[in-house]
Amino acid sequence: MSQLTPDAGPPPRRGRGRRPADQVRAEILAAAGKLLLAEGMAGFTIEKVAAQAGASRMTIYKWWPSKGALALDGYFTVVGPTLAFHDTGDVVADLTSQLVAFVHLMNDTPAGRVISQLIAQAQTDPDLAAGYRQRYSAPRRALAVEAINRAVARGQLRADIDPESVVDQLWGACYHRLLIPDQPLTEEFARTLVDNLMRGLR
Amino acid sequence: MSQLTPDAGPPPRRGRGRRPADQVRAEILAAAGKLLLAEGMAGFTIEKVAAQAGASRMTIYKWWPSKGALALDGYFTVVGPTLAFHDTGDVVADLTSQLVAFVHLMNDTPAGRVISQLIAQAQTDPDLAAGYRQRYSAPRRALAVEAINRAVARGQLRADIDPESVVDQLWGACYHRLLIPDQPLTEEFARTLVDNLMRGLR
DNA sequence: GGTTATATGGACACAGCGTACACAAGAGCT
DNA sequence: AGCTCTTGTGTACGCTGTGTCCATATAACC
Repeated sequence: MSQLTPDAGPPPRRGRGRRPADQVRAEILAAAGKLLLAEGMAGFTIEKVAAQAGASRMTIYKWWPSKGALALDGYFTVVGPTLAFHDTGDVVADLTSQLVAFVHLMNDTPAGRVISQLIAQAQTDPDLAAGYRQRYSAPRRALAVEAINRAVARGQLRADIDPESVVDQLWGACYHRLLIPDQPLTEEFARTLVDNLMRGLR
Repeated sequence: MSQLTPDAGPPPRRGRGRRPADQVRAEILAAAGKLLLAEGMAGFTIEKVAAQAGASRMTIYKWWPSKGALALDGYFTVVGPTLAFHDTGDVVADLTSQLVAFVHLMNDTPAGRVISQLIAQAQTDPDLAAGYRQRYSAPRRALAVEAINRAVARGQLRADIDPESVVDQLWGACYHRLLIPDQPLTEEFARTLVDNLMRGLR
């Protein structure tokens, strides 16, 4: 059950009584993550998670306050935080590589679909919104802001810039193309974003 | 109970047979828009729309393929396109005023909530996604791109910039703060966005 | 006028949520 | 060991909303 193999044999049906709490919890989270990656938020239902984990719905309701909370927990148990900002001393290189990696994550892995649907769900689920900000977006923002501040300290960027706004103009622009795909989200786009800001438009 | 706004009297309950198609259609759209603004996508259900419009669900199912399509139509009948890009000859002023107006629309009217929830719904509703892009985001993008191109023609901006990417760095950044409110979406933020791009970060 | 198109009320099955209750079996204590 | 507490399990219920089907009544068209 701990494996992610595609077959993923449904856990053998147990009898009635109690099973070790940690084991059940782990199986539920694994099932939630797997289901999320496989079907996205659309097909993500408490009933399916319970069925795939071989657990009862009651158990899930007892531990997670909302569907969103379960989805978020499930996502992190499968994907993990995946943070870390390389610092080579060159802001442009660091921002670009980080942004390009982000674009690839969104385009070439199921993470993109899941993230966009988590954000979608968060629009009507305050619990999920809070959890998402606290556990995902805020830490990532903080890392980017730190990197920018280091560059300011090194004199590579103006001292009077607002780092937060820069984050929105880099990652926010990518999220925009992820969520409203009028235009494609490409590696070239990511590089252009950094270039636009660095050189200015004039 | 039956409604929140004093005007637009509750459609008097009709008898059984047929009513003028246009009239019913108009009442459904009005009810859909009103409900959307009042409760957001969360409380937006076919049943409620039908009840408020004094129509039957069957009628709605016959005319609109999905809930998203109805919501989009309802939104436009109430809000309207609201486009138009002033062209004063000064790019900075034009982009800034347009962006500031957008921020106010998102913050100070119900439109912000509705838009964010329409985008959310579009993540799992391909029909709605297509409609949203076609009828809302694409036209607005086009106007902004035109404005930027005019500025390039005037020599106010570099000729080798990618206008589309600029749009994402201005409006996309705002959408980012709208959808993932780690940081506030303020008028000052809007001005900073333009400034960052114009002056460059160095 | 007669005919056709279509809006209506009502019914149905179905899915998913959220809750309640009684029971069984692990966990931990004495 | 025995005992109790905790907690997962099966099952059942009511609720909301969806999507589809009728038969009927009436406007719109010829």
